Amino acid sequence: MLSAPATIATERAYVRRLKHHAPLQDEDIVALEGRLGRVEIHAPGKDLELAKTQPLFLISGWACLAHSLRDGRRQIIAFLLAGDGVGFDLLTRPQPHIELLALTPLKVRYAQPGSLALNERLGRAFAGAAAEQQTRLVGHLVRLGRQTAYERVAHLLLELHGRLAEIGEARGEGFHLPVKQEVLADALGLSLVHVNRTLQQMRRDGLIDLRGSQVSLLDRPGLELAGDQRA
Amino acid sequence: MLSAPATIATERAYVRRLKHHAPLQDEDIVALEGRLGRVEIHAPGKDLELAKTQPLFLISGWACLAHSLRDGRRQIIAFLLAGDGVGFDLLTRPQPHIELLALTPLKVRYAQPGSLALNERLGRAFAGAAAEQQTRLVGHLVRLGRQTAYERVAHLLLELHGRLAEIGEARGEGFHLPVKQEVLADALGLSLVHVNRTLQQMRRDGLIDLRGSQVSLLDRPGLELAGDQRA
DNA sequence: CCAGGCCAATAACATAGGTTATTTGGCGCT
DNA sequence: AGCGCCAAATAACCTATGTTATTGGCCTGG
Repeated sequence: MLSAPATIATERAYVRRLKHHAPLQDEDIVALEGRLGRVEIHAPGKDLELAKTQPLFLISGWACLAHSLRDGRRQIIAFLLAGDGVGFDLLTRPQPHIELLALTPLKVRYAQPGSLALNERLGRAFAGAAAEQQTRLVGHLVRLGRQTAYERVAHLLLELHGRLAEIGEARGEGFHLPVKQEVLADALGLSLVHVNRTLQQMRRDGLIDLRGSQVSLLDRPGLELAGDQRA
Repeated sequence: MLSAPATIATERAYVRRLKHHAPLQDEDIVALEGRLGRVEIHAPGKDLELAKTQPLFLISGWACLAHSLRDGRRQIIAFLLAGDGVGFDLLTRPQPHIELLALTPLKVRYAQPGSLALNERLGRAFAGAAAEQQTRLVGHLVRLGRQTAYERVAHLLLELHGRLAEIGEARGEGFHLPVKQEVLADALGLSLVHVNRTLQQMRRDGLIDLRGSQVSLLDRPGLELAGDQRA
C-alpha cells in the first residue's frame, strides 16, 4: 500500500502511461499491481543488467538503453523516463549487448517475469505503450541517419520536453535535463564537443536557454522548424 | 491451394519464418492460412501505402520501409525480404510518414486486419518475429549513430547475406543485391557517392566482389572485423 | 544501329563534424 | 577561504563525408 498522495502520484506513472493507451478498469490495475514486486533505488551510472533482471517500470529518474562497441564508442538507443517500462513485450526485450543504465538516481519497480498482458485491455495497453516506444525508436533512427547536428538536437529537445510534459515533469517550456553533454552526444551520434558547439549556436539563435541542467525552449516554432522531420 | 512444389516453397517463406520462432502445429498453419487472402504483385517503386493497407507477408522480392523529410532527404528504416511480415503487432505497425516501398517486383499476400496471434503458439511466433525485426532495428540504429561508412557497409552486407541465407536466397558467400547504390545510401545515412567510394575501397581491400548486382563476400573474417558491433 | 537514359565510377572541391588540448566556471570538501 | 574536481566552454586543427560535375558502360526503344 502506498502512503502519501504525492507518493501515489509518482509511484503510478506507469498506470497513467498504460491508461493512455487503453481504457483500464480498476480491476485491471489491481491485477497488474498484484504482479508487481519490490522497489529498488539505483545510483547513477549503475548498469541494471537488462539480460539478467525481471521486467520493470521506472518510477522516477532517467535511464537509457545503450549499446557499446569494442573500442568504447557507445550509442544510446533510447531514453527512459518515469512511467516507462523495460523488458515487457518487444521493445526493450533483452537484446544482446544492450545495457540498461541509470542516468540519475533511479527508482524502479520490478514485475513478475512473463507477460503482464493479463487480459484484453491490458494487452492493448502494453501493445500501445510498446508501439509508442517503437515510433520513438524510428524517429531516433531518422535523426541519426538523415539529420544534421543542429536538427538532431532540436528534435531531441522537443521529444524530451513532450514526454516530460506528459508525465508532469516539465515546467512550461522548460525542463530539467539531468545528463551530461557526453550523454547527449552518445544519443545523437555526435561528439561531445560538437554537441556543445551546437547548443551554443542554438542559444545564440535564441532557440533555447540553458543554465545548468535547466533547459527552456524559448522559440518552439523555431525549434520545430529546425528539428521536425515530417515529410 | 498451391500447385507446384516450387511455388509452395516460396509461397510459404513466412511459415518457415514463424516456425523459426515457435514450434507450430499443422493446425496453426491451417488457421493462419485461413486468415490470409489475396496475393498481389507490385512493380518496383510502388508505394504500398502502409497506412491504408492490411497487414501482409512478403512472398518474394525486396521492399523497404522509408521515411522522407520535407526537403527530399530519405531514411530507409528497414529492408524487407521474402517471409517478412508488415503491419502485424508492433514493428512495422503503421506509423506516421512511413512508406512501404517495393524495391523489386514484389509479391505480397494480404492478411485479415487484426491480430493473427490466434493462439499461444502463434502468438509466440509472431512475437519472436517482431523481436527479431526489433533487434535489427537497433543494430541499424547503432550503425547510423556510431559506425563509419566502411563499417556500416560491411555490417549491412553481412546482415543481408545472413538473412538471405536463411531463406535460401544466398549462393554460398554471394547474393543478389537488387538495389541501386542510392538506396544503400538512404539506408546507411550516407551519400550515394560515398557509398560508391566505400564499395570500391572494400573491393580493393579484397573484402568483396561486386559485379552488377551480384555481391560476393570474399573475406568474411575481414568483413566481420570491419563491421561487427559487439561490445 | 543509333540515341537517350540510367547508373556506376571518378574527380575536384567544400564543409560538417571529429579530435586534442586548454581555459573557465561552479561546487563540494577540508 | 582555498583546493581539487568535474563538466561546460572554446580554440585550433584535421578528416570523413557531402556536393557538384563529368565520364563511360550498358541496355532499351525506336
